[in-house]
Amino acid sequence: MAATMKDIAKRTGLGLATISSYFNGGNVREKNRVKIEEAIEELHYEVNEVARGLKTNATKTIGVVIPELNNTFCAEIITEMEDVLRSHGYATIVCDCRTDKKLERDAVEFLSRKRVDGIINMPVDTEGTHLKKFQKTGKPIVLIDRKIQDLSCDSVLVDNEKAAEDAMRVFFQAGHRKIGIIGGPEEISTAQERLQGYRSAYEKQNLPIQESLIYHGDYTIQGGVKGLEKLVTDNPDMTAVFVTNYEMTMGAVIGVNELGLKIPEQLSLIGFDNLQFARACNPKLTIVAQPTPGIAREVAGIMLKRLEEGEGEEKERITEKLGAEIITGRSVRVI
Amino acid sequence: MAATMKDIAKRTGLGLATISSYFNGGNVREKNRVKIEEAIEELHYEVNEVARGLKTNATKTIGVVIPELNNTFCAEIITEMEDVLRSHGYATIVCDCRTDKKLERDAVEFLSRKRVDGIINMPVDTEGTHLKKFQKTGKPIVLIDRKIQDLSCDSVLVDNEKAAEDAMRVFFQAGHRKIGIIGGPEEISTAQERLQGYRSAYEKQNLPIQESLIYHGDYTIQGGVKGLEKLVTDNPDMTAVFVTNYEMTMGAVIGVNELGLKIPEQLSLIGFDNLQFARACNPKLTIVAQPTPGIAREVAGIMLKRLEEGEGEEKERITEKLGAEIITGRSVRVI
DNA sequence: ATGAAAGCGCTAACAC
DNA sequence: GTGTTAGCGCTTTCAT
Repeated sequence: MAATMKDIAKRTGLGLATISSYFNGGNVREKNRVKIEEAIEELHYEVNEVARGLKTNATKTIGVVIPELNNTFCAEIITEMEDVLRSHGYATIVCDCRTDKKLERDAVEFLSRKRVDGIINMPVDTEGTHLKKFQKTGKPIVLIDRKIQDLSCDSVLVDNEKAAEDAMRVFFQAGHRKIGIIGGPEEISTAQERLQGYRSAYEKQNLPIQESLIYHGDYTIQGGVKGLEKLVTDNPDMTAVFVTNYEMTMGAVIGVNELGLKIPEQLSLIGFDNLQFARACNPKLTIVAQPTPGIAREVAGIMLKRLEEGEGEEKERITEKLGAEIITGRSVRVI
Repeated sequence: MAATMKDIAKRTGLGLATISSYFNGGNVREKNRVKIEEAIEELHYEVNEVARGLKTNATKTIGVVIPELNNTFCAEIITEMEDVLRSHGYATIVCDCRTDKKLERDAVEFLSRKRVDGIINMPVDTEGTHLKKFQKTGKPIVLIDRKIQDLSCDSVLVDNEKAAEDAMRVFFQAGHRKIGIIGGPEEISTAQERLQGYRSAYEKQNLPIQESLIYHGDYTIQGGVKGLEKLVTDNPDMTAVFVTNYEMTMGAVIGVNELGLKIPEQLSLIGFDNLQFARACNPKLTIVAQPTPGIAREVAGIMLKRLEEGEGEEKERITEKLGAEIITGRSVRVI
């Protein structure tokens, strides 16, 4: 069995309180501090965080629930967040719910039983019912990327509508008029906003929107492949396509290759996220790049802030909105 | 405050032992079972896993330490493992150590204080010193992908030497003789094995190995870019390059694009991992594909096995070795 | 089948 | 500054 504080107390002849005080930054006589440190060394003592957690009612652990770890956007955010949180002494338990509402609900309950100190979530269930119960504990919840209307909590978002409008402007300025879009799942707020940006851009040009140019994808690679094939088939006069997340961008590029189309001669393309992938395409892809590390740091920062202010009075909810950036490649032909 | 078992006991008039027994699958009179369930419902009771963990000395949590979450190979493995483990009631705490030995050691200590029931690790420190102390607890350790010589624990590996030889054979059969390799960090066992496969392949052809064709990369995208540039510059007569992990493969493709080279006319390429990326390349890349989901399931399976057999007598150590597969694209020119 | 009580390893209030 | 002690929420003998 692992050594306990009691063992150290016995070994040094000191009381439990002194040992505890030593570990919690209290004042301990120099002589005793040395004795304690010797005992720690010899007994290979390590604080038992489980016992500490039971006593202090804080586990120093944050739960993170995301739709797919296997999605670059999510993975990048988690890497960065985990870094920040761990450097402040917090562990993160990541639950990948496979874009499944049932699993998402299970994950939150699971984390709740584990008594995590807070939950960070990129929600699949747009109603937020899965979080209602946890919220009653008074522990902080921070939402990433997708807002939930009737859930009062902090969130860090991206200005998706503007990002999409910006991308569309690039196409219009290059002379394109028949532009397709591979959108995301209709119930996801980011997808709605990006599609809204597409529509707004057309409206600002006083051009009619053609519904056959709109494809509703599912944010997966395979969805991107299918979307591209369908748009090309249905719209012989289409000259450009805007793809609204990374996985579907990769899928669209696969589709283009497998159909044997030339970018940008036969089809212009603007993708989403992952600058490195954009560079690996030939010609280099023009993309909308989200401020992933910024989102992650913002989320972690808000969580840490909430954690240290405690479950005090009802605080003002924070809704941070970050801007995306267009990174220009050579995948848009000037007509 | 959250409800406790005591509250349920009071509410139902039953004893603590009965409630506990109810939660642990014991026999409870039908009448009481109903009462308990009503109380749970009304009090919104949820088991406190922290308290349970203190008592049972098992946290139902597995620690995972990897070099980079932001690396597809790692991310895919974790997604899959987490799935299996969680379906067996285990949480996973993932620590990304940023390919840093110091951080890796910190991560293991951190997990040890958190009293995780076992550790899964893709090691950066090839000596394994970071695991020595944890191993003394008698809790299971499973290594992924990289073996550590003097650490007696289970590991799941890939037959890297054979994988590399297979890739080289494709080149030789297509008539290539001057083949470059973008290898990994010299101290990492997978990198050594892949390089060994490269050397063996040359030896079997009775051809001399040219050291200028060997580049030691660092398994990053940027490393791949630099490697490709250097190999091309140093070896005007080189006709093919073998890249030994996914990130560097992407980097090599970026390098090829930025140098304006044509694949496979001017340079043949065989990459590593990520079939989807290979499909997104034009022409489609030939790659060595590791059995990622297989590795993940194997690792999770071994961990669960160790967990349930307990800290019994010294068990036979398992070393699983899985095979990789060549997926043929059109990036290798036949000379 | 159920109740009473001890104790897992720690923190914190209190006394000295 | 240090010791004593109660108790966090649970599981687990041991009686009954």
